[in-house]
This record gives sequence, structure tokens and C-alpha cells, in this order.
Amino acid sequence: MGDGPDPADLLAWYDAHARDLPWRVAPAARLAGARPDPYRVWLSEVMLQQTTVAAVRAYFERFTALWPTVEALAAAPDAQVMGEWAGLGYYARARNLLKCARVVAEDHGGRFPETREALMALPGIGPYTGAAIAAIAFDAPEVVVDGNVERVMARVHDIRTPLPAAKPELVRAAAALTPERRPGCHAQAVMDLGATICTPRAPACGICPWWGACAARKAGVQAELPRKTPKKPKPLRFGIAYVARRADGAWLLETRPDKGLLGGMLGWPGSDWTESAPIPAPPIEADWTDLGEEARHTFTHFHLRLAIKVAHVPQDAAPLRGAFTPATAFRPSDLPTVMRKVFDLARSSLRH
DNA sequence: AATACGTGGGA
DNA sequence: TTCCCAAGTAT
Repeated sequence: MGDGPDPADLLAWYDAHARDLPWRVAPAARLAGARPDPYRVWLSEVMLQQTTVAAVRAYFERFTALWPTVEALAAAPDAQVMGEWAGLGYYARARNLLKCARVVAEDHGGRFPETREALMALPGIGPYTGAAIAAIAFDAPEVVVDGNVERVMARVHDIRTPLPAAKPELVRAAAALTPERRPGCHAQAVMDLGATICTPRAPACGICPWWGACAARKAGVQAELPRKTPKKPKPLRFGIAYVARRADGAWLLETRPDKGLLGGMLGWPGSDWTESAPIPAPPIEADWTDLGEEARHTFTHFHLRLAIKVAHVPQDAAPLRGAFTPATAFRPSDLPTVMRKVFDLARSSLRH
């Protein structure tokens, strides 16, 4: 017997230490024949794309309480789903979530396809998510490779090629370890290992089931892997947001276009966000006051400084853009974070 | 192939 | 403060 990582050691560790997650069937129950609900597996996997378990939990509970089935989600109004997703980020996921739910409900009789290939034909499901759903929900022996798996493979095999160039090699390594028996538990086990022991910084090698097999640990380089090609610096952009409040307390809001940044989300009308001075673009004629404080926010690929203009407008004022939302219908939690920052700064100067 | 696309927490 | 990081996908 060789000294490489043994999937059986990992499964034994998982059976004893699997995290208790609201979308997961515990390993003991799974062995007893319990199957996870593919709808819940799909929903959790989409929410978990580039997102931490800690951030996802509350959203998952809220979504499943509101919409217990894919048919229920498919029937939900777009604006409600986008509002419930607000704050979780990567809003194309929410738009694709709805598209996918509607395809599954209308074209697949409410049942998710069971193969990676068929799953990948659905909106918002790529190579990772397709493999993950097939493995976790249907126990297909798919190779599931996310950021955790990449890190674990890079360390166990001491692969020093930087990402993303190392990806094919890491996938081959993951494939070689994927077992025919319990592939769904195996996939979740590698990810749990990466999330709780083989962490990006300061991995807890002393309690790792693959301690004896880890080439990077033997070489003492585990904390330096995986290597990554340096990222580009984020440019600084500037913009103006306009917060208008009508005499009856209604707020002037707009739903952003479906494409691009914050697509489909509710927000304050404003200028474009540019690297030089923004061009003013007030959405309604008013006596605008500069708040004197800007909202700062960092997106994936740029930093933003957003100047805030506020105004009270008369009841009969006609907006050029956006629509007035009655105070009773406005939920700040429906706003993406940058827009909520603007609201939090502006609200005190627009009291009624 | 390279880029666009969010957010919050930790060091 | 600043940077890095987290269960990626679409184009």
C-alpha cells in the first residue's frame, strides 16, 4: 500500500466530524438511506458560489421558508426574489436562480435533472455546481472541484504551479481520489476538510486525516499553497447617488437594468460610476443638498466613492427616472449593500 | 482566455 | 487601512 492520500481515511473523518448544515443530510442518515432534497442542494450550491457558509445560512433559511419547493420559487415575483437576495452579492445568481427554477418547474415537471451534463444546461449551473448537485443529491461519481478542493489537492500533492494554470492538474488529482462508493459524501468531505482544517491560512495539520499523506506538509510549505498569480489593482471610481423623498414620505427608487453590475436590483438613481469626475444626473427637478459625506464601497474590480445628494420634493413632483415607493412598502433590506450604505447615511436628513 | 461580477470577515 | 479570501458562472 502506498503513502498517498486515502479516500477511506477522509470518509472516516467526515463520518465523525461533518458540519451540521441546514441543506445537508448527515452522513449517518445518508448511510441509512436518507436522500437530500435536490431543490435544497441546488439552492445551497448556488448561494455558496464564492460565498461563505456563514453568510449563506440565514439566506438559505429565509428562502426555503418562503419557497419550500422549486415550483413555489418559480412562481415568485422577480422583485421579491431579488429583494430577498439583496446583500448576498453576485446578483446574476439570483436572476439565473429564477430562470432555472422556472425551467425546472415548466420543462422538467419540477424535478431536477440527475446528470452533470443535463444540470449544466440550466442557467447558473456551471462545471462545479453541476458536478456538486449530481454527486450530493444523486450520488453520481462526479469530480467536484471548488476552491477548497483546489487548495487541498495543491497541498496533498505539493503542486506549486500557480492558479489558474494549475487547474487541470488539480482536477486530475481530485479525479484520482474520487471513489465509486459514497461520492457525494466524499465531495462534501473534501470541502469540509478545506473549510475547517486545511484552511487558507494556518491549516490545522495536527488534526488532519491526511496528515501522513500530505506532501506539502512534509516539505513544510503547506501554508504557502496554492500559489496564485497576482491580482490586478482595483481602480477608484466616483459617482453621485440621489435620494429624494416626497411629501407623503415615499422614496424615489429605480430598478436597475437586468444586465451588468447590480443588475435587476433596487437602487437610488444616480450618475454613471467613472474614474474621473462623474456627470451629474438628477432623476427629478429639486433643490438638491450635498450630504457632505460619501458612501465608500469596494466591488470585485473597483473601489467606489459615492457622493450623496438629498432633497425633499412636493407631492406632485414628476420623476425623470425611477418611481416613488411608499414608505410603507420600502424595505431597506431589499437594497444591495452599496445602496443600503447610501440610505443609512441619507435617512437622518430626510426625516418626516 | 480574460474579464465582469458582491460582500463581509479576518489578519 | 488595506488586502486576501469564500462551495464559480457567463461571456
